[in-house]
Amino acid sequence: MTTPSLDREVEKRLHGHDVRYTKGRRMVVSALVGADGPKSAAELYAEIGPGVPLSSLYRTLTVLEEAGIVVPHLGARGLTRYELAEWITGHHHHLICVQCGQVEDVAIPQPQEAQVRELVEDIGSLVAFTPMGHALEIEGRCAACT
Amino acid sequence: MTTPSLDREVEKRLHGHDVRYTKGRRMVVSALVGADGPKSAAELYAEIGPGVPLSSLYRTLTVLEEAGIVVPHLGARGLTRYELAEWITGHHHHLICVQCGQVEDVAIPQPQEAQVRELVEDIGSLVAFTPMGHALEIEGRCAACT
DNA sequence: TTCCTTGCAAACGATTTGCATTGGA
DNA sequence: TCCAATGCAAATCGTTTGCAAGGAA
Repeated sequence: MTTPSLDREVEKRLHGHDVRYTKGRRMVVSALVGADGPKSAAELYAEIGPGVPLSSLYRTLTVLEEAGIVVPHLGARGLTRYELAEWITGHHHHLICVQCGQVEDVAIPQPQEAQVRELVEDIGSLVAFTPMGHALEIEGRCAACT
Repeated sequence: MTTPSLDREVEKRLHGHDVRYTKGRRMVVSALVGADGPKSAAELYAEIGPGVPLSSLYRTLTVLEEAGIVVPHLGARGLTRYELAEWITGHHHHLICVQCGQVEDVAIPQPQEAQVRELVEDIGSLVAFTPMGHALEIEGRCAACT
């Protein structure tokens, strides 16, 4: 589920952080590439299997986050899910099901995205705060839970 | 830090859920009224003091959430912060400091808010998802961390 | 009296870490 | 060779819960 070019880029980033792109880490990246939204360590463990124990998954996710390859997303009941950073997936937002907790990525049309970006900049200039990023989190019911 | 009218409304809601508006619960509501953003159980405990033990704080927050008086906000490292529901505070968004983790409320001008609301509706009609609410989370650096 | 509420301590679940072992450049 | 990476188990940390005591209607 990984493309060679992405793999090379990830490897380069990891090398820049003096860490190796090992088999276990490749499996995690690959699982995230195939995902349609953020995944928790437990979800990845279920998908990848016991070949990569939970503690290694957590360590891998930490390393990937430090290298800017994945980004955490905080979910209900203290669950942290990770997804590939936006330089890989492209900028997007989240649909969060209030019933089952699943999170799905959604990209919004360019003009609207520009609106949002502008809005965020405006807010930053009004208050003492320097915006660096934004996320529109939409809560509701997913197709399966309707 | 609480107004009599708010207190009465809260009491009414709690009664509707067959729970009492006790001293401990009043202290939590009062602390939240005086807050400028979501607060975690630990933060409330630090402010209110050991008069209300952590376990009671958690129970109180759960009760208040079920009664629609507070709403959870998920923060880094599995921390859940609570704030008063929007029928009390008014609709608003969050400024999240990437450095210190503090969350601050911010309201955006009505026309822009309408834009966002419309955008969310549009997305809902494009994908199989029924939007019920939205939150624009703006990450950046707060005044103290700049 | 009758439930709701509280406090304490024990239990939980997600995540982190110590340490000895393995593995890649 | 040498240091990063791994696996396991134990430890942490925020949060939840069982249970007996306290309190309001």
